Amino acid sequence: MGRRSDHNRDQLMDMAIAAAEAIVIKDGFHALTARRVASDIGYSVGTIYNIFENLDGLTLCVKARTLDMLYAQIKDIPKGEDVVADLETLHQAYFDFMRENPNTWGSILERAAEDGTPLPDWYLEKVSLPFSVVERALSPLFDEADAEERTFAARALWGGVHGIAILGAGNSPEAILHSNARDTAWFLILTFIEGLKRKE
Amino acid sequence: MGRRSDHNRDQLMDMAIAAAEAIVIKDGFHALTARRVASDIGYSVGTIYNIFENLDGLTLCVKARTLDMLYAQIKDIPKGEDVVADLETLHQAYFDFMRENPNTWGSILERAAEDGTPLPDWYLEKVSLPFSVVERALSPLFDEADAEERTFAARALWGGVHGIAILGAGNSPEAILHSNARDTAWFLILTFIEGLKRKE
DNA sequence: TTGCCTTTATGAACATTGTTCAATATAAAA
DNA sequence: TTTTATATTGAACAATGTTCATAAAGGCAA
Repeated sequence: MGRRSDHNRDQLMDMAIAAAEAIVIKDGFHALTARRVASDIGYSVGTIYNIFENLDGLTLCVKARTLDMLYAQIKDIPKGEDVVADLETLHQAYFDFMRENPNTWGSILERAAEDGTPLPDWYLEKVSLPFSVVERALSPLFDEADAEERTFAARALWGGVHGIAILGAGNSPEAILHSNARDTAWFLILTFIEGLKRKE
Repeated sequence: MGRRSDHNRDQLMDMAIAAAEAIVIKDGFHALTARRVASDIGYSVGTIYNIFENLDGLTLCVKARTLDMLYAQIKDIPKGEDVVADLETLHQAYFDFMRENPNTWGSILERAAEDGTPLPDWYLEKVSLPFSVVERALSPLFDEADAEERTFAARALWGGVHGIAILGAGNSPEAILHSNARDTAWFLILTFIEGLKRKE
């Protein structure tokens, strides 16, 4: 078959990403194959490679969508008055998101692929957005002049929360019962805030 | 060919794991294939499947070896007197290990495989060992009676450090320059300890 | 409408993967 | 020596990512 007028390039791209996301949500990243995406959108394998350079390109778009969703769910949370209250809501939203998106979640902050290809800048910017939200929640604790330390603190705190979340996801049910990741992260947050206050 | 008397089952297993580890160290996990391991130890593909149930089994053994190495390098660090000094050495050792083992490191605490198979208990125990070292380093800050909270704190702190390390590994060189993971983790540690002290 | 050119979808083809299993060669036992 | 048990093999299978010559379809000019 040759050129169709069914969809233009952008539509095709959206369809492919949507189909890929649906596959990952349902069956996980390991189920994401070029042929399945192609068949789900009613095109052939080759078409996927007309749209994306390779499968990793499509995978990255799915991860980006997950980051977008996470950001959308937390961006308006900080009210800028009570730091602990804002962080509690953020913490809750983060773990809710994790529970509701078990297959897409864990991938978003994963380290770069081991084949050496670095993550593109547009993706790293999306990674940084949730951190800016945390930074806003922390802002009452910092002077205007200490913007750099505020960024640092947000990075430390939320990178930390993410690490605990990863750890919890890898554990067996019994281990989770014994030491729940959600509670552990909350403990980290509270203690970290105490530490920040003490330093002032 | 039939039964050889070259190596017994245990030797074969050791050889396979050693070969697999060498491959991962040199070229990363994505280069680890059953055929390559087999050829490196002078046996055929099928033999790998006589020793391990599948490739994941071999992969897990390589990860386990990495955990063993990490544990060996940190287990004697805590002197039990100065908490901050012990944690500084641990922090240093952790990031040194990360730098010296770029291909093996990141995998060790990764969440369970998405196909649903949980990590086996013997592996989870190895995961928990480094945490027990941190727990020992934190012990001067806790009463004997607060063992549970001490475990909790170690988990929160070291899970957090790991999350920051992952975050740093995913970043582009410029981003790392701008906000170094090592320094960020150290900031988390110091602030967390301050928080712990304040709570007392 | 007709003919030509450009674009794009196609799917067979290739190399490689994890995994299986009947065949076979060898060691141990009788 | 013969028999039995078992370790090793490697061809075979299904599935993967990726490529690319082929062919179909749209646009355009005459």
